[in-house]
Amino acid sequence: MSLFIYNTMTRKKEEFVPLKENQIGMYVCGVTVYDYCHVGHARAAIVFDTFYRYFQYRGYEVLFVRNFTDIDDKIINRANEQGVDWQEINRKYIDAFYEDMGRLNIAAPTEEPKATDHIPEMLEMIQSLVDQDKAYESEGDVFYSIKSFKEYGCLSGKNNDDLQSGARVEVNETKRNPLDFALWKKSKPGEPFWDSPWGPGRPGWHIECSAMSKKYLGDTFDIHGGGKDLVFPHHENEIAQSCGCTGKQPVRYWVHNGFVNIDKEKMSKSLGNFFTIREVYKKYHPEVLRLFLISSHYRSPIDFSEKNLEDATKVLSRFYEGLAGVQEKIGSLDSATIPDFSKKVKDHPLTQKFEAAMNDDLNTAVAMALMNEELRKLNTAVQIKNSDNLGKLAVAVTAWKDAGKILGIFCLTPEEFEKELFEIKNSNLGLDVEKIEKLIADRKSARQSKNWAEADRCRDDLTEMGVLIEDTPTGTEWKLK
RNA sequence: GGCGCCGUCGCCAAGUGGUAAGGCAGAGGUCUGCAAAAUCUCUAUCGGCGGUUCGAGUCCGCCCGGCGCCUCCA
Repeated sequence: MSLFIYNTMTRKKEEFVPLKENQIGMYVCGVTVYDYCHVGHARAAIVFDTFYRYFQYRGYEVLFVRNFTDIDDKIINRANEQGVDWQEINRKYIDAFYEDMGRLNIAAPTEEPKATDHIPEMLEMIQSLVDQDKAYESEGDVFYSIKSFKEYGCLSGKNNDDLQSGARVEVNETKRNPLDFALWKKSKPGEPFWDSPWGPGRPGWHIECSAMSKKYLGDTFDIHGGGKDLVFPHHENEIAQSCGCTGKQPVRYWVHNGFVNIDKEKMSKSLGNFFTIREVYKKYHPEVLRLFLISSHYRSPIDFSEKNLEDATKVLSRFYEGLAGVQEKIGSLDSATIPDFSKKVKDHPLTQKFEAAMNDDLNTAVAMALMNEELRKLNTAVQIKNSDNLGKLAVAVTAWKDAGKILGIFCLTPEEFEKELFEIKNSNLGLDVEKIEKLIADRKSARQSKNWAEADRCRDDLTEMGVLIEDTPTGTEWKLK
């Protein structure tokens, strides 16, 4: 079954055929490390992590490159504000990035290049553009000359005239054309700099991605990803640079994820309506955030709200509870004793439908619907008394778990999840576990003496505290609402 | 002003032109001392108006409403 991916360049879903038969080159724009990541960054990371996982599941070797922009005005400003070295800002926020993304189960890319480790590659590219008259030096800055690239605007669907008439770019007298963009910026006194043929300076933003993608993935590679907001000018400029330098189209499939919105508006620094990932973790489990972010299609906007996060918490809790139930039912059954186990998993209807959904431009929303439907079947199977079909159940739950893992959930055991969820919820409630257990014990003895009024009183007290109880054949269990 | 996207049940959210997935919430049944959990059943004609078509949420036009990019931004 073929995989179809929406290509921003052609504005169509296209059958995905990599350049090399079994290998995929994928470059995704990472973050500028001057602050904590917010939920918008989380979405981008999750979307391309899911592509990465799914490609690997399909048997491809994936060369996945995700960069860190570690030199930039904002980094310098932040360093000045805090009176520290700019590299210290980098270190701090790269560490934070790994911590935040790690908890979201974002897999490590093949390469994570930093811009400042690739100054020579960038200089080489800039030199090539200058040599070809596609870039020019002006008072220590080097600009890319838009008029040298007649396809400029092909990705974003803009034409130069429209851009110029609506140009909001800062007027810069040293540019020949207001739309020309910086490849190299002369450093101001006190700023970090690198030597170059045009004097001390630092790279413009766009050139790092052109240089690093070329270095790690070649002149032309399969996928370039990032948030929709990077289409123009960042990716447009990358095309101009790479194409200008090598004469080849650098990217075969451009993939862009939609925004995370708050009250229908884009979450962004400038609007100040953002939540950092670590803030969200105080109230919601990381896997819940992940599940929330894959519950709609990656190209659609998604509205970040407490209600939606709470819904996602309920769904994931049900998943893990279902998983626990199935595992208990299956017991110690060893799947190795089941003939053709992996083939059976592969042929399972869920696996087939899941692949069909993912093949349709990574439709994780449909995949989630399938996960819910399968859970219902699993729960039903668990309740059936005879255990003749434990093998079938093992196949089904494996198919279910495997699909979940591609979506980035089920990275914990049900017990671990339950424990972590409790800790998060309880960190906001501060309940006394001993008191809860005392009430449950009191209720138990009341029930044993059939003192239902007293038993219900205990339960009411617990309910008021936010504790839900479930009487099961093996005893009373409880959790937080 | 230019380019583009979106408007599907109370809420969230899928949907290749053939008569609307899934989740949350809600109603009823099974189970339970009663609950909870689980499970079963039920709940939409797709912003509006025209058009194309045997047939449109799904294509075209117009209108209304919302959003994004055109400056750094995932």
